[in-house]
Amino acid sequence: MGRRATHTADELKDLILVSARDIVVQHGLAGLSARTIARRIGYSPGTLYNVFEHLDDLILHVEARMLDELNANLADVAAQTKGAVGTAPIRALAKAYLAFTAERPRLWNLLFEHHLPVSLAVPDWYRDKLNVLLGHVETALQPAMPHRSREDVRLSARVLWSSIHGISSLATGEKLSVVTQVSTTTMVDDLLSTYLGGLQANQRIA
Amino acid sequence: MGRRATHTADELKDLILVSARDIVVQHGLAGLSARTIARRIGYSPGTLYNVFEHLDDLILHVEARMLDELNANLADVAAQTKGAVGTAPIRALAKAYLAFTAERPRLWNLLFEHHLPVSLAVPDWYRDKLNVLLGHVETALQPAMPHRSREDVRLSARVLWSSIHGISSLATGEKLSVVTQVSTTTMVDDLLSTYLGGLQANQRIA
DNA sequence: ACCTGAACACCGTTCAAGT
DNA sequence: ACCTGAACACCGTTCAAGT
Repeated sequence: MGRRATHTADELKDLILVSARDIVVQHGLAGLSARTIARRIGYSPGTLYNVFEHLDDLILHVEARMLDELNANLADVAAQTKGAVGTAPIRALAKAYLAFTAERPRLWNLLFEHHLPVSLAVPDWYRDKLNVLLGHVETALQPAMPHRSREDVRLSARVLWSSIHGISSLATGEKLSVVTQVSTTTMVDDLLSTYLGGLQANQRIA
Repeated sequence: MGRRATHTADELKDLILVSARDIVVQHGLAGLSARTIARRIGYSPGTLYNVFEHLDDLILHVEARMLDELNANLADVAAQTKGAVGTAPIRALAKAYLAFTAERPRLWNLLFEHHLPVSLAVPDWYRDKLNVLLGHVETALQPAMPHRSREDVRLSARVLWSSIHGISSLATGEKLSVVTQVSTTTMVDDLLSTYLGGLQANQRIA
């Protein structure tokens, strides 16, 4: 056996990540294995371990590409609502966010279904991408709470992001759909309207 | 080989569910397998399939016992706050709920980490337990929104439950803890205060 | 009737051996 | 230098064979 040189190192890496992504889009995390990826790209399973440390590392890179794509989307929305006041920016952001996650639910769920073994640390480059995402939420939320501290905005951004994640994750997890007969959109709309209404009301008191 | 009769059918079922629960409490879903359960109880893996249809069925029963325990807890809280007005009941319920989930986080996460294959339907007895849980939330939320329709209460109960799930699931999932440096309690308090404040504010307008 | 344990078709990961 | 494929230690599940 031995070398092939039909693909450069970069091409091979891309080939692996693209086909891993395709498998998740089609069959979810459950359908993904080192062997299914290898079969799809016509290499042996061992080859994956020349490019990635282990399967968790590979999956983290699939997630990274998706986060980059989402962050680019959100940056566009942020640019369009720049300078707007009130709740318009955060509402526009939530809409774009939900559209993105609804488009490929299985791929999006990868973010939450995939758990690192406790022995593995989360890489810094991964944390950075999540922080960029949260930064977009903070920026969009700022005009909705003009008289609040930066800390308050940070907290609200995290509460809203987690809550929206909870809603969409229960909606896509078939087992708990008993809880979510109403659509994700309706629930997120209610959350945003009521939470943002609460921010305004509490502000009036202060 | 052959029969043993050291345990009755019911004893064996209980033995299996208790040790499966213990494994999840200690090592999470990742540590659970038909073989680890079998080793722990001193039976062969095949025996599990005399008692449960498959591993997913077994896991569903572990979740069921946990939901029963939680529902009993929440029923107690409901009894104590019966007749109270305003936001006291829902706040008491949220507190009890969080205390329960914080006590055995890995076991609680089982509810959300475990996904049935698409080919399997969720059993009715499982849906029922989730509906009981949601019923407790609705009952506790009712006094906080006295002038709203039953449908509004249903929606708000689902939004709050999903949101709290999102917060606690991101907190326990190590990969995303970048988002949740603040404690679960702080985030849930903020969610409740702001959302309930929003309910009151919107009500004033109507 | 109940339980075993071998068997089947899978995993992730490693690494000596080949080109 | 790169890739293979066999090997190892695991899976879930089935079922003939035993008591």
